[in-house]
Parts: sequence; structure tokens; C-alpha cells
Amino acid sequence: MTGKRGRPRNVETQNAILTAAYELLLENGFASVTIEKIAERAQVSKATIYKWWPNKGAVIMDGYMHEATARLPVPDTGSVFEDIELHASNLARFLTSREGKVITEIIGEGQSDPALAVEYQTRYIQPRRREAWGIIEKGVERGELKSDCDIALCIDLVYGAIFYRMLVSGEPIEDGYVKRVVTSLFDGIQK
Amino acid sequence: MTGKRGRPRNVETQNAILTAAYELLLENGFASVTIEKIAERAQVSKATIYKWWPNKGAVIMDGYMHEATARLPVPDTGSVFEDIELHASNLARFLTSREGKVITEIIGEGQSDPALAVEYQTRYIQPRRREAWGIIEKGVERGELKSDCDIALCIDLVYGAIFYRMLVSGEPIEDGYVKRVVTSLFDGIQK
Amino acid sequence: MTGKRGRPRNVETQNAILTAAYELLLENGFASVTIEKIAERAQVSKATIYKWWPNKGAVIMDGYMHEATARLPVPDTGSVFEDIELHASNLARFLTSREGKVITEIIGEGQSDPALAVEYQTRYIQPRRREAWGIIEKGVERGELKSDCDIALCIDLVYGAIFYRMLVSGEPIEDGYVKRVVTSLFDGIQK
Amino acid sequence: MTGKRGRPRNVETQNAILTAAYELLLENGFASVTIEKIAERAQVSKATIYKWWPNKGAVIMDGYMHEATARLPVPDTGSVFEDIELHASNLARFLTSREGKVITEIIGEGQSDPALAVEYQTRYIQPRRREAWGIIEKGVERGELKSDCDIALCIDLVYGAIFYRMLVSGEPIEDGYVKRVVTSLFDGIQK
DNA sequence: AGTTAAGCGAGACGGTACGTCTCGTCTTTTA
DNA sequence: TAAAAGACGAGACGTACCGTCTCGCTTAACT
Repeated sequence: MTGKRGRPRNVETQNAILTAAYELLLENGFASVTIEKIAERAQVSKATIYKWWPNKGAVIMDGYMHEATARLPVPDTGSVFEDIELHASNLARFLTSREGKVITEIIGEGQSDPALAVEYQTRYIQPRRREAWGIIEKGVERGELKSDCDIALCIDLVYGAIFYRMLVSGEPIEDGYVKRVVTSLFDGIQK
Repeated sequence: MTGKRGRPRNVETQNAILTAAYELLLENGFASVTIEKIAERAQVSKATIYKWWPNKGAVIMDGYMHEATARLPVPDTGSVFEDIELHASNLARFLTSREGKVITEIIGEGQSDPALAVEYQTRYIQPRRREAWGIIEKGVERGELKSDCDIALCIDLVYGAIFYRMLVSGEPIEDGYVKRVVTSLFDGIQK
Repeated sequence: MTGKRGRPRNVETQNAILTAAYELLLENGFASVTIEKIAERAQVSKATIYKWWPNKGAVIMDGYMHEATARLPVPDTGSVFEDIELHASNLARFLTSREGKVITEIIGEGQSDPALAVEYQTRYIQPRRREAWGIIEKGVERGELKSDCDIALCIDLVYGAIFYRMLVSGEPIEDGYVKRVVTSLFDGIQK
Repeated sequence: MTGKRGRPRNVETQNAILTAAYELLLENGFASVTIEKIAERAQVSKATIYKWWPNKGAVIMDGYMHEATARLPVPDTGSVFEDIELHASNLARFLTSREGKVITEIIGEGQSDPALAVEYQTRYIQPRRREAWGIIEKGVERGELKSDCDIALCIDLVYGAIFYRMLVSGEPIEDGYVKRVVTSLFDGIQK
């Protein structure tokens, strides 16, 4: 009775939409991506897009996750310090790239669109956090970090500093910045 | 010869515009504020608005700075730890308020609008940073903090963590969070 | 071997479509009947409708002929005057009813849809004309009317006046109108 | 206070819209005229059209009245018979022309659009009726017609027959048809 | 006092995108 | 093999804002 009745969804169509959305995103930035332009480029009817996504944010987010390039490897050198510095540096480098700029725009849009915020949190931010969590956990197990170390908090501190520069203060993330962040946190700043 | 010829600018008009912009901002959020609605509420012609501001972001930013309530006091207890914890807690409390939500929306919009980004950086973020800078500087002078302490970095770490929760991870800023942030940073996390 | 292979055509389906079309027609008027709504109400696929009818006009016309209520009786009192007056009065009364309104809408649509026009002419108008023709013919045979009477023209005059009020001038067809029409035509208007 | 405030309406714009509407009407018929196409051809924003007309029917009706060619002269030969026959023949000839076909479409559309119906009745049909009224009235005054002649009814009969052929029965209006209509009506059909 | 330049409200306008609707076609599965 | 379910491209709908552009009126400073 149930199962698959009717004409099945055309995967080509979906791909065309997501690809078009991503291309436009890279070309012109979030603000000037339009459902109309996506439809035109993907050779697709607007109605088809509205059938499968509730709004612009959702299509773009999906397009981003669909097209965005390969996952960065999670480092495992045997040293928490080096691992976390590598992982955070990779993030910083990515955020300043053409592709990375795009997720800062998505995050920006998410400030006025709770549904979009949930999307990027679960699909982009949390996976990244889980990687960092594993790195730090191993550091605790190896005895490199205090045994009562609050891992979530450490993540907030390191990655917070990077996002803060990108999203809030606008200052550039110069060479060695991440290393200084991690050093300060590891050693503490108190005399 | 140049001087002031013609009818002078009406200050009432400017105030009406800024107030209307701010009210709409609080009522409906950044995304649904429009120049058209501002003009209607302020009993002002759209052209008048466009004459004095280049775009929506600028009016709203100005409206925000014009109306936003009293400055928070900069604490000075004699202890860096306590001062920075108080200052950051005030910020955190503010950001989670109705009024504070509004600047996260402005920051969000700034991700796709460089001019707006410059505005909130110079008019909101940098003043806050200067306050924090003063607090930390005094801590260094008093010998509470390492003498080679990188003050800008410390600010990034503390305030970055808070903004990160607000803008990026979406996790709530629970009671005691700021204290834990400052403690971790002061003591370091290394064994 | 050829005969009837596969699933046979379902008569229920046809009825459901025609009934649905007619119901929607009565409820909302011609303009807001859509193939989509017919399909939904008849629990039928749109493709099935398109398989059997070329367009909306055709389904509605068929639905109308399928469902429209009993034929009016053709009067035969022995007097042309009375017969034609009765027949035309019946038409006038019908045209001003809920159901009758519907065919004026169909005729209206027919002005931009030649195929539909042919349909209602052959299936509705011409049968009515043939009835009138019979009535008048008898009047000629009985010697009540001039022997060289142009029957088609007489029909045009009587029924034309009624349709003219309905479709063109928009004036109501008040009591006694039809009688006055027939009287004027029988007696002539010349002094 | 009242009078002319704000930028005045651009007459060129209105003309462009009405002309475009009329051209499209002649080219493709009522059914395929589109607000979108009118806007495109008139180099005008859709919003401007919607500002001044409530719907497609209204623009087209206005376009028709704006562009439609010169009024036909009202004949005055001294004979009612000849005058009415001329007047009705002119109408018949017009209705079968390219331009005339267009008002039968408008009348058709009016069957599902009461506002449009009121428009063409007051702006097209009633003026024509008033002309015919004058012709017949003079005939009564001259003693050519019965003194108790119901003028409105006479108009219904003559013009009704013509519209009936155009809108309802679909039969062509051949040469001499109008003369036969008027003759039958003048002489009566009764023996 | 008269002239002149600018401020300003009202509102028209071309343009662009929105999200919805219906059309008519096409592609599956089910009976 | 007929039919339902339903995906799909096309394209019009009517609405909302954008940013620009007349208008005509006001208001002051400069003649």
C-alpha cells in the first residue's frame, strides 16, 4: 500500500538544484542568491524547489553540504597541543578561503533564521566539535591535560577566538595566531 | 559663499527615523525591518531616508546606537579576575536580552555587508574591547598577570567564547559559565 | 487474442469525473473550476482526465450534459402563441436559475474557445431550437402564422431577446417580458 | 492640502499600458492576454498596472475603449425602417470584424466577471442602445410606428437577434439578414 | 523684502524577487 | 494495460520592497 507510489523523485534534478545553489553562492555571496536564479541555472521550475525546501536558507545549506569539498583530516600526532593547534589552524585557514567565507555568511543569516541556525549547528559545527572533543579527550587520557579538564569549555575557548576574529572583530587571523591562542590557554595567563 | 544656504536639516525628522527604525527592530527583528515601514512609522518620505543613509543596515545601526540604553559601567574591584569576570558576565547577560539579540542580528547581517561590519566594529565592538583592555592592563601592572601577557589575545579568548556560544554553537550561556571561562584561562589547562 | 487485455476502463471513474466537474461548476462557477480540483474531488489522476478530454471546457460541458436535470417538456396547447410563449418562458426561468447561470458561463467561455462553442451549440442550443422549430411549424400548418414565415428568423428574434438580456444588456427578465416579446413579434410594431 | 500632492501620474505610462493591452488583445485574443505581457510591451512595471486597475478585465476594457476606432455615425434618413436597418447592419458588420470579435470575447468574459459586465454594459452597450432609442423614438413621433410601441423591447428584439447569432447559435450573419429581421418585426408574423 | 537653495512629504514608477497556483506531460507502481 | 500517485517545467498570478524620480510646498540664509 505504502512504499513508493507515483513518479519517483529525479535525482538529477536535485543535484542540479544543489549544484546551482552552491555555484551562485560562491559567485555572488549569500545575499544575492535567489530562488529564481537557482531555478534558471538548474533548468528547473521554481515550484520544484519550493516543494523540497522551505526557503532559500535551506537550499543553500543543503547545496553547501552537498558540494563542499573533502573533509579535513583529523590530526593525531600523539601530542594534544600539536593536534589541537593543527585542527584549529586548518579551520582558520578554511574560514579565510573563498569556500569558508561562505559559511560565515550562512552563520550570519542564521542570526535571523532559527531554522537555518539549527541546520548549520547540527550539520557543520557539531561534527567539527566532535573531532576536537576526541583530540582533547585523548590528551586527558594521556595525562597531558588536567584530569578535570572541561572539554566543551576548551573547545569554546580555542574555536571561539577564531570565529570571534572572523565574525565579530573583523581582525585578520595572522600566522602564528592559533599557536598563540593554544599556548595561552595551555599555560594560563596568571602569574 | 558655501556656508549653510537653504532650509536646514530638521532634527526632529532624524530622530523620528532613528526611533522608528529601532522600534521596528525590537518588534520584528532585523530581517523584517524595511525602509518603507520606517518611513511610514516616522511619517517621513522614503527619499529623505535615502538622502541621509546609504542603505537599510546603516539606518538600523544608527537607530540602534541612538536609542540603545545606557552604557554598562566598567568594573574596578582591584582584582583582574573579578573585573574581567564581571565585565564579561555583563556582556553575556546583555547579549541574551531582547536588546542584545538585536546586535547579534546586526553582526549576522554584517557577514554579507562589509560596510555594516565596519560600523558595528568601530561603534560597538572596539569600545567594548577598549574597556576590557584597560581592565587587563591594570592586572598586568598590578602583577596579577604575566608581564608578557598578550592582552588582545586574552580578550579574544574570553569574549570569543561568549560570542561563539551566541552566534555559532547556539548553546545557552548558563550561570557560572563566564566564571569557568575566566578560571580556565587564568590557570591554564595543562597538567 | 487481442480482445480485452489488461485492466478494463472503469465506468465509475468517468462518472466520478463528470459529477465532480458539475459539482464544482455549481459551487464556484466556471472560472474557478480547475482540472486539478476535479481530479482531487473525483479521486482520480489528472492524467486520466487528460486522456479522455482535451481540455477543461470539454470536461465541464460533458459534466453539465451528464448531470443537468430533466428536460423541460415541449408544450402543445394547440395555439402557437401560447406554445412559444410557454417554451420561451421556461427557457427564461431556467436561465435565471442557479443551473442556468452555468450555461451562460459556458457560452461566455465559448467566445474564446471555438471547440467549446461547437459543443454547446450542437448539444444544447440546437436541440432547443429544434423544439421551437416544431412549435412554430405547427403554427404555420394550422394557418396561425403567415405561410412564408421564416421560422429560423422567428426563433432568433424570440430567443435572441432573452439571451440578449442575460448575456449582453444585463437587464433582468421581469414577469410578463416574454409575453410582450411574443406579442410584439406576432402583431408587428408598424402602425 | 488636497489637490495635487506627490509626483503626478505619467500620462505616457497610462497610454502605453492601454495601447499594449489593446494590441495584445487584437493579436492573440482575450484569453491569452496577460498582465505580464502588457507590462513587458508597455515597458512598465506590473505593480503600476495593478495600482490603477483591479484586474485583467478592467485594463483590457479600458484599453479597448481608449483605442477602439471612430464611432459609427447614427443614421437619420427620415425613415425608421431604414435608420434602424442601417444602424443594426453597421453593428452586425462591426461585430464580425477583427475588432468586433474582441468585444464578443469581452462580453464572454463578463459572464464570469460581474464587474467587467457592468463595465461593458455602461460603456459600450448602453450608448449603442441610446442611439437606437433615439431612432425609434423619432419613428413613433413621425407616426411610423404604433404610438404605444415599447421601445426597449424593440431594441431587444433587433439587436438581440444579432448578438444571438454571434454569441449563441454561431450561425453566420449573411447579407440581408438584418433587413429580414427588421421586416419581420415591423410587419409581424401573424396571419 | 525678495530671491534662492535646500529640506521634505507625497506618491508615481521600473525593476526584481517572492511564494503560490494551475497547466499539461511524464514516469513509476499497483491492481 | 488502465489507472493512481505524484514529480516536473513552464509560466502567470498578485504582493512587497527596492531605490529613483517628480512635484509643490516650506524654511531659512543671502542679497
